[in-house]
Amino acid sequence: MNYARFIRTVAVSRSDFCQEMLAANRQAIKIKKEAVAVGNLERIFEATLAVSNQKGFAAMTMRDLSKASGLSMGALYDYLGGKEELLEMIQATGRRLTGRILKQSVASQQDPAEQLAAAIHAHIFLSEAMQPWFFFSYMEARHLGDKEKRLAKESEQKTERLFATIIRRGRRQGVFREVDPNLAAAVIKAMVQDWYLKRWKYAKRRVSVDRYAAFVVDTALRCCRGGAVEERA
Amino acid sequence: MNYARFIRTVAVSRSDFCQEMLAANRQAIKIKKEAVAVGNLERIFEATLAVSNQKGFAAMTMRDLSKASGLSMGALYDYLGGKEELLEMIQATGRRLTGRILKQSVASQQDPAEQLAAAIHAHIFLSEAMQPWFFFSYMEARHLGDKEKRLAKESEQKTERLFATIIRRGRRQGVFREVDPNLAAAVIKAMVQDWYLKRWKYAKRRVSVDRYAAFVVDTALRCCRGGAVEERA
DNA sequence: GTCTATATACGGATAGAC
DNA sequence: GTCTATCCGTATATAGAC
Repeated sequence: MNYARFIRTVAVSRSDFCQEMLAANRQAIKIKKEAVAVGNLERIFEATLAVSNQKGFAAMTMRDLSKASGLSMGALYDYLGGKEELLEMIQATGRRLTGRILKQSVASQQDPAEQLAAAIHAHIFLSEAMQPWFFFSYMEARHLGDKEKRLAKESEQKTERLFATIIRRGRRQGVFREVDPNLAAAVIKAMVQDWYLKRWKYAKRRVSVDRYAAFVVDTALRCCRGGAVEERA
Repeated sequence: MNYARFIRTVAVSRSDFCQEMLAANRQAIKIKKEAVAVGNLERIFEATLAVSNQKGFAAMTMRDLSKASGLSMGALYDYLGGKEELLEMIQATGRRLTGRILKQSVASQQDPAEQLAAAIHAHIFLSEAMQPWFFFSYMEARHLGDKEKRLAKESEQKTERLFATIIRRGRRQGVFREVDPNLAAAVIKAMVQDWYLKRWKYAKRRVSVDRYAAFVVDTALRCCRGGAVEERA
């Protein structure tokens, strides 16, 4: 799997995101016309991530958001109940969208090594397609209410458990060595997350997402099975 | 090297930190008596990290800080020029302190594999000893002014260059395989950073800092040299 | 050296015109 | 549907008593 192929199989554009967001919050958003609502939600969404990812959500004022989105203060409040609700709306929508896509991406392989590679690829490629949201979600999780915070944690743990489950199966089948599945899963997740946390660094060094993903898969397999693993892409 | 031994060789207590902080800001801090100043700086320092690491620095109000530190609003301003300056004071002090200690910790080994292990150990152990500061520094770097932000970035890059340099030397000596030194350094740093970014997770799973460091060293060496590396602790 | 009380400004949210 | 003008709470920072 490479990024170009992956991106053709999923619907994760800004427009997809905002359609999902509108549908889930139909009653709270005062604007009737579907097209107008989605269009302006896109501007709000993009502005929120742009400003927040630079200075932090807490430091972003509604006036900042008004200026960056091109909508007036009054208009903003026809689209969102308040700053808090904006945060939760974006987080919840992203969680649903990414959860659904990861589910459909991982099911195909049989061999544990292939499964592990597929899971790593899916996570890195998805975080590439939705990098601003992933970064936002990681950095702003602290500002959520208790319930939302719990959901965000669970969603993260699911990723890690997926890696650990694959590794455990590989061990049982004798394909992997006697590695600690939880620790291995933890460091693999750390490597996967680095792609969206330090994206500027990789962009500056001209590391493509395909090359990064291949490197992480290689390192993960070297961690999980003994001996050389030169045959992997 | 293990954590217990490491911690005996370095001076990184809260008191050490605040002495350093006072010395570097002697003119800006209005309190004359050394002992009083350091004592209250400790309370301010601890309160700042505690509140910020829970809700974020931007969301922490000076009233929060006043309550958490036990000092009145008025007294706070005898110790710091303002919220912004407090942030920069803490960041700059931490940067100096960690920079100095890392420098003194890495110089000893000769063999590239041993050097890499030493560098990983030093970074993980230091981040364990000063976890709240490392977490704070990572999460709040965005809120710094341009000059401070640049210094923080440089300090991070230095770590990564250190790893890459060791790996390059190992390649030249034929101890390591033809691995990309920059990518390898990047994922090693990601694993190292995970220790202070997800510390609660590891605490809950009862993973000790020694076990985590050993696992990262093992994975890093599996990444850098071909074949099995079972002989390492 | 530390406190209380307060000046001043800024941010979130809304009312009502267009 | 969107805008401008404004209310009101809260935040930073300081003045001056003790």
